[in-house]
Amino acid sequence: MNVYALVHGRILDALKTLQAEGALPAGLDLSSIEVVPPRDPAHGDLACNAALVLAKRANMKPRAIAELAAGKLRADPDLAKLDVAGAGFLNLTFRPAFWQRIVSAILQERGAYARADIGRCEKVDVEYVSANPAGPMHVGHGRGAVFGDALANLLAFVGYEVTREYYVNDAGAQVDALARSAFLRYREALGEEIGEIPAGLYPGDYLRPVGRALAREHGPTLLNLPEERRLPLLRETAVAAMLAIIKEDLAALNIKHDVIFSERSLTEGEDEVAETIAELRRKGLVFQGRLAKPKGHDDADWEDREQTLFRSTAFGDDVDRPLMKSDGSYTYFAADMAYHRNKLSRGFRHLINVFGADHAGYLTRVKAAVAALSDGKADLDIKVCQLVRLFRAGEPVRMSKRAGTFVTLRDVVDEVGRDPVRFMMLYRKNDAPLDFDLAKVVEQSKDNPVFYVQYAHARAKSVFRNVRDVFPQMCEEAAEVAGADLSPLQEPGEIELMKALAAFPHLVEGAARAHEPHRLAFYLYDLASAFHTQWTKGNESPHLRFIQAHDGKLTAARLALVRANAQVLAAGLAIIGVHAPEEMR
RNA sequence: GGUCCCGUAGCUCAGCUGGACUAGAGCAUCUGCCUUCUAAGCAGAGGGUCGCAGGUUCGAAUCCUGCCGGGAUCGCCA
Repeated sequence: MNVYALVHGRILDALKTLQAEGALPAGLDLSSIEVVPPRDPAHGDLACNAALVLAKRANMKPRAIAELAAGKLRADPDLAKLDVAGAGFLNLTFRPAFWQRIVSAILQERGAYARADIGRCEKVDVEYVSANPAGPMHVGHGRGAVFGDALANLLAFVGYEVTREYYVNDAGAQVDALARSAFLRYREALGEEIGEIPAGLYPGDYLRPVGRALAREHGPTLLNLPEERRLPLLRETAVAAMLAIIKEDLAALNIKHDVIFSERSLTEGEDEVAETIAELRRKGLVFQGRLAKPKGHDDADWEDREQTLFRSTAFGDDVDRPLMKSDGSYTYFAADMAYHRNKLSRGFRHLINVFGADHAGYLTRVKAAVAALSDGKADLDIKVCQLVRLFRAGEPVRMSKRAGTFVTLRDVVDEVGRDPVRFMMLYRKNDAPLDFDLAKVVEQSKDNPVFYVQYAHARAKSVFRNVRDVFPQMCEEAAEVAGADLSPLQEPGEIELMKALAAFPHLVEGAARAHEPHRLAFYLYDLASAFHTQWTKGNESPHLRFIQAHDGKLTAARLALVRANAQVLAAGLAIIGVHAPEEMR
């Protein structure tokens, strides 16, 4: 049950009645009428802008429309108060019984509460992480990983058929560098003194096990192989090993993709990149041309030459993009176009890519590619996650690959745990930079939002542990609780809590439409706050405690509220992938 | 130089994609609340010309334009 949708419907009905009676013009566009909680509580529980939106379309004064609508709505028995305020806002205040029914609905619907069907089972592909298989993931990757995973959860929750996808860049020069680095480690494992790892190769220790494995399996035979025969084998071994590390890193965050898509597979067998270029050529979007030398940074290697270009400027890009390198191989972008064409061929019309900040400049051309390849029939949303800066108790964590002080994602997860990492990565809008403090996120205090939210859930659960001594029959699953008469819930703090619970479906829907899972984290913080507030009031005023030993009816009603609260906290935490603990001691 | 992102209280950030004369949280500062359903919490106070200047609108932190400041990126890396 979604209160906002419910009230929205009632207001639309009132407006339609007015139209039928001739008080309002027929054929009015009733879209963009919104029901929202007003910022100022003095403006009631919910406010509606219908009169302001319709004024111009109906050629009437907003207040006149508002008064007409109010006349119809006043008969609503759920309303305690209905004001026409300001320029023509409808301010609605509801009776407690209205909010109490929401609590009943939450308990009945259980895990289905706030689920929606805005996805209508349509397929959506969420591509996230897509880190190069060149080593362990860093913290920045982790942000994209958590963001993408939570977004995928959220979209699944509102009725999309979600595919979680990882694009492995297992082609190109970087992979060759990885293979050569692994070869050095192989020689090292055979007892050779390899000295310093040359610049351009990967110096990390994580390649040592790869070298040892190669030595175990092949002995010295690889040494005498010509490089063109050795390299493919090294590539495959090294990429597989790196991918295994990355998958473990992701598993530590409870992240698992449905599809791991290999860039190399695009050109093995059928050359999908060539097919893609051919298709775009048929559409007149590929041509031979020259590019201007980029300004603003020195590029000594620049050579002016004719090359194969994709006409991305036809789709709002500021320059056309090359498809072939000077050595005749495909550019990364050409392969990526083929990859997106592949997604389209698998039936996806909704695509979402999660990028790191360093790919921000790449965004327009990918959108251009998808527009060109789908003839504008698919939508692509690209979410850019900004950088993560690591801190420890307020001090920046200095990192250097060379000095071996590089902190990986896995280091962080191992140190502070999965839940704090997941929560904090979402406790900031994706396009804002994020400061992650290793000390703060494990702190058990109200200054740590992860703890604060989890603690609210644990507290709710503790109420049910405590009630056993007084009303043994009122366990969490008991019919006495689920079916309790909720009319005793009249306290202002209780009403506030009920309103906060009622806001959840609207919040979920908005977050899903905007592709902004961070809203969940902020909502959960607010809900936890409403609960802690009511809890502490019980310390000062014993009659506000949830458990009232001499009043079973009141206790049952309050327990129903506590249970609904725990249920919504758990549901929200589940979407962002954070554990909802039973207790925290 | 081009493009993209950001610029809201001393600090860190929300602001539901245009709404109400007093723009919200948290931290920090100051003042209160433990014979306790876990005070691992709660209540209150002070603090902001929403970077600047225009424009659109009944109405702008939110949309448009131009500046200023910070970051990312700019064929042959991925």
